[in-house]
Amino acid sequence: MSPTPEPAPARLRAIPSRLLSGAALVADRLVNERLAAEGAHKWHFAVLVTLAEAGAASQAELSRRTGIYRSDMVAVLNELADAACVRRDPDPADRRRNVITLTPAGRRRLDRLDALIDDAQRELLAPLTPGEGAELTRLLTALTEHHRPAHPRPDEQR
Amino acid sequence: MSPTPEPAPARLRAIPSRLLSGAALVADRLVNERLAAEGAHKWHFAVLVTLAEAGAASQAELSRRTGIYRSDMVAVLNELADAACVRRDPDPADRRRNVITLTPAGRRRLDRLDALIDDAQRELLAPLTPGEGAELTRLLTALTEHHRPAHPRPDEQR
DNA sequence: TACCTTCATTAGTGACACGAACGTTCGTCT
DNA sequence: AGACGAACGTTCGTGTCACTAATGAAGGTA
Repeated sequence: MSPTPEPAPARLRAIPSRLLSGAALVADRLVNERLAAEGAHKWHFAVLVTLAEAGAASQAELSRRTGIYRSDMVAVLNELADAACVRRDPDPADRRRNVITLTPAGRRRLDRLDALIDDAQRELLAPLTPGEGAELTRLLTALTEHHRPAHPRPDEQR
Repeated sequence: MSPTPEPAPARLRAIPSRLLSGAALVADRLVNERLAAEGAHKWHFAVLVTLAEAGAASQAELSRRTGIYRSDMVAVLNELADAACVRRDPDPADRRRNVITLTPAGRRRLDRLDALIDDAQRELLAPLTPGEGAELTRLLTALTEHHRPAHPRPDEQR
């Protein structure tokens, strides 16, 4: 016989914040495993998608759109630029800014990462029916939409 | 006029793993804010609940039930013992083990933390109807239940 | 001019999940 | 009996991640 699994008490298992943390952990693990095959990072994908969808942008704009902090964005863009997925040019209109542009190589990389991310999402939602997956997405969207500061203060990031 | 909020692109917003991470972040923040009022920690609550519901246990048992690593459990129990919420006695039946016992002071502390945790969960689920909150809990349970190693290997924790 | 803000960048912090290794004890098998 | 593997508590260390502080350069505006 297998040894007793010693399950968590019901009162712990029923706590939404704990469930969320656990689920987020599994989700991140799945995504990272997939992306590791391409030597890629969660953040790379977020930046590439944002550039593809909203066009070239400054680092601060990318930071706000992706939720990645300005400070961390630097390293992400360094790596993407080193891989020639992105060009970083000084903005002639505002010399504080860099204009980040998606390159053809970046677009190709995005396509590959997109497939990996999709795989991860499918595996993540595997135990749920498609309807349940959509419902979960809806509920999580409502939740995060509600809990977020309305008006960012001066120089505040994200 | 308020400056453009620069929203995340739709393709990013629709990704479940990203939603989960974001939601887990807010949830943890809410819980930690509440518990900070009592100078308490997330983990303290988990251990106290487990002791109250399943009775005295060894540190390894507590580790598996709460999901806290046995390395981290040491510090948690040190703090709980310093606050006299818990007694840590050598197990006469197995001299490798410590028997962790909930004290009356620990039970009182649990009651206070329980109220704080409940508050946090209510605030977390505020944007959802009670039915939606229950549904979210159900979906997250199914999700985490599915994604977890079936059979722990020798001396493996959690 | 002076002042405040924004930008990119560097460096650092704290929380957290996780792993390695050690000395000790238990159980089992020979 | 002795040998061996596994579990226990403990210490120390690692990698990731969200986040802050501070700085120099550049813009906006009174």
